[in-house]
Amino acid sequence: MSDFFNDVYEVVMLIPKGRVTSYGAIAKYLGSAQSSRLVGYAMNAAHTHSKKIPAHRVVNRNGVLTGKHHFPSQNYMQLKLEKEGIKVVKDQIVDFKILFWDPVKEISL
DNA sequence: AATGTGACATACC
DNA sequence: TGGTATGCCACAT
Repeated sequence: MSDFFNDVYEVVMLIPKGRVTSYGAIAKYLGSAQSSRLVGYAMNAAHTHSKKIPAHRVVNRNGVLTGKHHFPSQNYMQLKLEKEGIKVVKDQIVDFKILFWDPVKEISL
């Protein structure tokens, strides 16, 4: 349970449906705000794990679906988000800051 | 053990 | 406004 990746996956799986978060927020929650890249890296390795990681709910700080190229289909990410009620235009989440789910504020107890 | 890597974030030209 | 450069650090090879 001391795996950095495992923590990332756990947080990502805790993201409420219809909400999104950023790599940096997760990194910050894990105590490694400067390791936001590791979060993305974790997502990259997510498929190597057996767990289901809703990586489509994780975007960069701009609310842009930067990692959509890593999904089975480039449309998969946006499609999945829209299916949850999230509007995506030009690969960018609409009202991102409203839909933004900050684990630090939501989980941190 | 050492080097390379990256789905970010920030700073600078 | 946008492309380039650098920091960052755990994982992969």
